[in-house]
Amino acid sequence: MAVNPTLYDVAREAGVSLATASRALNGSTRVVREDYRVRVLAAAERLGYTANLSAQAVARGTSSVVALLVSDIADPYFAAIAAGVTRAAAAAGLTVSMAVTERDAALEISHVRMLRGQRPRAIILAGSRFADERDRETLVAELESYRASGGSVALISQHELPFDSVSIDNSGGSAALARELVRLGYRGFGILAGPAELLTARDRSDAFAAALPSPPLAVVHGAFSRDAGYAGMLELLDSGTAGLDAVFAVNDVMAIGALAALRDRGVAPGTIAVAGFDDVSIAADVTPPLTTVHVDLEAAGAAAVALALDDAPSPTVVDVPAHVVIRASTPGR
Amino acid sequence: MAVNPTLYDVAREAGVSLATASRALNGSTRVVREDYRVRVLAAAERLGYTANLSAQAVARGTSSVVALLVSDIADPYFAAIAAGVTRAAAAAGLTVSMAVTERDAALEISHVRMLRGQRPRAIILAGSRFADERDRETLVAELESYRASGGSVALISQHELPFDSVSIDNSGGSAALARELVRLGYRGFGILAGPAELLTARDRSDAFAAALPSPPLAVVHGAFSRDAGYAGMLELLDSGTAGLDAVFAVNDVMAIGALAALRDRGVAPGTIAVAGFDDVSIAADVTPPLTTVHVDLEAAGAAAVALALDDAPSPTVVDVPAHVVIRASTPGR
DNA sequence: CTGTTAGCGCCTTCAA
DNA sequence: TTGAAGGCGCTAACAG
Repeated sequence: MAVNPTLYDVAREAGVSLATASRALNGSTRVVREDYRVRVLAAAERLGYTANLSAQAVARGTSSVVALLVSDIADPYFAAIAAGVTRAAAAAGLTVSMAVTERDAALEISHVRMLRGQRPRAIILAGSRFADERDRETLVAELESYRASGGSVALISQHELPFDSVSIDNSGGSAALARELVRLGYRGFGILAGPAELLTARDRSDAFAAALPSPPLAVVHGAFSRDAGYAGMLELLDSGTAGLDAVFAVNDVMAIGALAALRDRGVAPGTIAVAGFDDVSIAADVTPPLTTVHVDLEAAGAAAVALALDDAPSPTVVDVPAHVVIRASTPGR
Repeated sequence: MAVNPTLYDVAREAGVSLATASRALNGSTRVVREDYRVRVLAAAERLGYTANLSAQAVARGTSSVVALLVSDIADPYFAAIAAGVTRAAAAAGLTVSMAVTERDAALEISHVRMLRGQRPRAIILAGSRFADERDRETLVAELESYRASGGSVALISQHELPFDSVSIDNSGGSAALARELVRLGYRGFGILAGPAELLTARDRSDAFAAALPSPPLAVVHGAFSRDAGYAGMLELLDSGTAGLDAVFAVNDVMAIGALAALRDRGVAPGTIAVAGFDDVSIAADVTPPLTTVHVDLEAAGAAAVALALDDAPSPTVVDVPAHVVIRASTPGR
């Protein structure tokens, strides 16, 4: 069970001091004479040396990790964000450490505490939820003291908190979608609104409703998941709402569930239009291809790390545009 | 810019020694008198103390992170695995640090080196590829020396390497699928085989072909992606292969691309059957619902961390079963 | 059971 | 430019 070679081993092998080895290997401002540098590098190579990042972090007082907290990594929405975050982090020479909240506020808080222990350079939160006002305050306090201790935090789609955030244009996109559907001739709308306490869901639902010429026929709440979309659509169908001809699900995953419900109930394609939000990668490949609001989620993730790493004064928000994509799931009347 | 409180601060605040504070906060074998314990905990709470994990790692000589390396986190296959890994890691009180190889062998190697710097308790590799024999050897050497230094490695779907691995039953599942399709009356098969150098892809393709009564009509290689599935199906269509009535794509993502190609080419549904592999979550929601081979990817991810954390002698492999799921994309003749 | 005191691996003044 | 030495935050003997 050989142990990892330490910097000391490398220095000895190269016949130089610890300090010189350190300077040669992990770029410091100071310059090392070329032949020494070469010798150190060779020794490191020979020994298979890799700097112990923990030790570096302790010594430098600053680590090279960015912590990412998502609700559910198996959800394509978060997966896309994570892809953007990892890409941007890698480009910046940072390592990403990930935790999953399982959509549970308490878990979210405890994970933030855990993550703080890593003294990450930045904490990125995607999809937080605040069922409870006290939970929310606890979280904010936790994040605030993290920031006070030198870290930076970036939120995705959570612009109402006092932190940097990348704001997806939920309202604008939803309103544009509503207008577009009206233009296509739809009149009787149902909304699969998702969780009432989730800001993102509420923004989408509210903006959509507000952009309609008359109030929606029905609004049903539920989880943010495929199955909830399925159940919601069934509920809509069973409620016997008269004149229902289009349903807006506040995200694609729910919309896909809704489509499945329509199919299972034998509702003829085209009878009830369905639209989603996010333009998740499979949206174009379901049948009928899903009308939705496109958002570059990967860019949002990348933007979040950029935001966290820059040193602009803190509550700055960058906008990620959203634009309507009409596909066959809303054929027009 | 207040700095993070250290254990020393907590000890002082509580009026005890550093050692006592350490013992009270971070469970050691030693017991601390109750009133001291309470005082320390209170002080820590008051100060908002969180242990510096890096420092702990340095002092203990062992960290609490498990490193996960995937090809592409936005791919549902890897997203599901990552979900399993994070769940199992969280349950074990470990933190997961993730890196993405972008399906690039060189990047994979350099990331493994990076990750080693974190001195993780375990490294989990999903979806490695070895285009080049030398790359492969480099990787193996790197992993071997990591293991020699006390870490454990677990591979997913890569059983031919000398490490612990969770083996998805690619061959068995593919063969069963082939038999099932034959039973349904299909006779003229095409295979969208994915990358020739990817073991997983090859196993699936080969086993499927071998289980057929007569050789497949056509085998086309390409990337492991939706777009490659699309292109591959087009190629099959354009080649004018006579008698083609079923296509096996070695993963669901490709199969979905293939389905899209069929649709875009106006091939009547049911004319050419399509089957995939993995039973990714949207597989049941595309149209027609996709016949595929179900694999519990999340369980595979969880199994990988279990494997890495146990202390059984090393090259042990755990099998994850795969079973055929017939859906409407292969209606039978 | 508690406190003192070496380290853990690395970085970074500070002299030389 | 180099090396010696102190320190980062924490743990783990080791005495008391």
